[in-house]
Formats: sequence, C-alpha cells, structure tokens
Amino acid sequence: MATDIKKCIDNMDIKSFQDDLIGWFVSEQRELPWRKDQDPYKVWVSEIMLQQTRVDTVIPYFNRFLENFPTIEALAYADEEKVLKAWEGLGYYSRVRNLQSAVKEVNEKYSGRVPDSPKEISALKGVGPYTAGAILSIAYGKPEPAVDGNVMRVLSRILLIWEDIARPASRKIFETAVRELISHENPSYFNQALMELGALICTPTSPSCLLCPVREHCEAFHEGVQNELPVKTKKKKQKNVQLAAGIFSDGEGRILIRKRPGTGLLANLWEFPTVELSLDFQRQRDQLAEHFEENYSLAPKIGDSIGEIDHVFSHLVWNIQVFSGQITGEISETPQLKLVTEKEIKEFAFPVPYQKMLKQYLEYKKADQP
DNA sequence: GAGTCGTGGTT
DNA sequence: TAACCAAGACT
Repeated sequence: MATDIKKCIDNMDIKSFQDDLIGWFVSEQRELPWRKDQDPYKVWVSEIMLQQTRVDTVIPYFNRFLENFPTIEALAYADEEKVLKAWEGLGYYSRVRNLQSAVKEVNEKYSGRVPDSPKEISALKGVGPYTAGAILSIAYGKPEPAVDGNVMRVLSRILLIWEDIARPASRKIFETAVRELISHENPSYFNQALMELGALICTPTSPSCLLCPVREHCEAFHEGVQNELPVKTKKKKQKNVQLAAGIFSDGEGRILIRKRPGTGLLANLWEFPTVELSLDFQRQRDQLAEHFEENYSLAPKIGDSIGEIDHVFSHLVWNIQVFSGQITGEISETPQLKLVTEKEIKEFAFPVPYQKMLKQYLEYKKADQP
C-alpha cells in the first residue's frame, strides 16, 4: 500500500471510526427484504441481483425470486426457462445462469450448505472478489473486505486515495485498506455501513458531508476536495448497430419466436427473428427475407413496418426496424424455434427491446383489425 | 487490461 | 439530452 495511505490510516482513530460508522448504520439503515435474516442463500441471491443494479429495481425481483425458488434445493432443481423468466428485465442474464450453476454445485458438493471459506466460495461461478467478501461477512461474520463502487468512492474520500477507480487493479488497494479498518466485532455491519453510506450520504455528486457520521475522520472533507474524488476515467462511447426484426404470424395467429444462442448478448433469451443489417438500410425487407430463406427455408410475406425500437446497452446501441408479416408454408418447430399464441408467449423470457416490440405489435394489430 | 454483458434512473 | 451511473464478473 502506498505510504501516504498507510500514514493516513495510522493517523486515524480506527475504533472511533468503526463506532461512528456502525452506530450510524444501526439507526439509519434501510429496511430491505434481504436484511430480515442472514440466510446465506438469500444474501447470495441479493448480492448477485445487486451487481450493477439499483436497490429499488432489485426489491420486487428479489421477493418474486424467493417465492419461486425459496431454497438452494428449489433453485437447483428448477426449470431453466422459469429461472430465466424470473430474471426477465433485470439484465446481465449470465448472472442467473451462473447462479443456478453454482447453486447446483453447492447442493451436490456441499450438501446444500454455502461454503464459508474464501477459497471455496470464490470458486463458485459468478462469485467474484466483491460477492465472496459480501457473503462471508454478512452471512458468516468473517472479517473479509467487500469492495464495490460505493466502498471505493467512500474510502477514496476518507483516505484521500487518488488512484483511478476505473482500473481493475485499484480494487486491491481498497481491499488492503479495508483489512486495516474493518471491525472484527461486526464485519457484517462494517461492510454494509460503508456501502449504505455511499448510497445515502457519500454519493457520487454533491455528497451530504454535513450529515455524514464519519466526516471527522474524512481527509477529503478536511481538505475540501470531496467533489474531486474519486478519480474515475470515462468509458468509451457505444457502437451503433442496425437491425431488422420480423414479427410473423401463421394462419392461426400464432407468432414465430426463436431462442438466442447460449453465449453472448442476451444469451438463451427469446426473440423475434432478427438480422443485423449490413449498412444497406434501403434493403431491410430483402435482408430480412434472405435471412429467413437461408436459415429456415421460409418465405414469409413481409408486410408493414410497425415501427422502430432504439435500445441502449452498456457497449452498443441497437436501432431495430420492426416488420410484421405472414407465414404461409409449413414450419418445423424445434427447441429453438416455436410458434406460440399470444397467451403462451407470456411464459417465455424476452429482453426488454423485444417486450417493447411485442407491445407495439399488439397495438398495431388491434388498430389494424378492430 | 480492455472488452463484453442490461436496464432504468439521474444529472 | 447525452452522459453518467448502480452492492461486478468473466473472457
């Protein structure tokens, strides 16, 4: 650790810092569904859901997920389609695939008990350095660091750490600092309090220093540089991708859907057949038709353009032209290609852009055929 | 280390 | 409004 950070910690009254921080958490913490007990499974599920996701977004998903899959065993034996459906709309879908995979491993290898050693828990799929520390401290009371974005922001201010927190290597500096600072009497509350402070007081912009329970311990506050920290370099802009999608129905009004590949973007979710357009926007219908001919030997009658969907991902932007159409020929359904009714379609997990597309289609159909 | 992987809220 | 952001992990 850099000598100036070490010096900063040496000059701090650590016991007083812990007491102020934990005391604040005891009285000011939010009531959250995953804080009702310390069931390692519930802590685990909540931590996976909370990765890069806001608390308010997670709450309803967490409650529903635990109603559907109350225990390790329930999730281990659950139908993968139903698990994905429960995650629909939460994003970062590999999280739930890894979670179920890891839960199966815990069920078999550890008799359904979540391991409590750093080595074993870190070996589980989807459990990285942060999640391992969070589960170990919150569920098992182990004094392990759980360094997320909140913790890096809070500690960068308290300890005046000028490292770029966008660099993956920076996390270790903060883990070292937490090992020096963490309360061994209550590691769970210490870690949670750092994150709660980051969420409620020590916010990215305009932190509420006058309400902060540990401002007396904060170097950035003393120096008046809390708005200059943390240092975080910007990310690059997303790339634009042009797509055409077809919502095609057969003679009985059933809609053609297909399952996306098991890896990559939106893996294993369902979609309406979609093609990436090769920068020839005038031939959208042709490219869509060619795609169907080549992949399914189908020649759908492509009808009206229903509309346009713009969807922003972390690293790219989709612009989708949506077409309706009719399927005339015989269609051989496979596990990846299905014809479903408007009622049945509710059982399949769709990414948000396709949910919007379906809504547009149903409104279009209602308006077209009163 | 840099790119991949969602979505919705905030500034 | 475009950029930024939110309890990261994996390749």
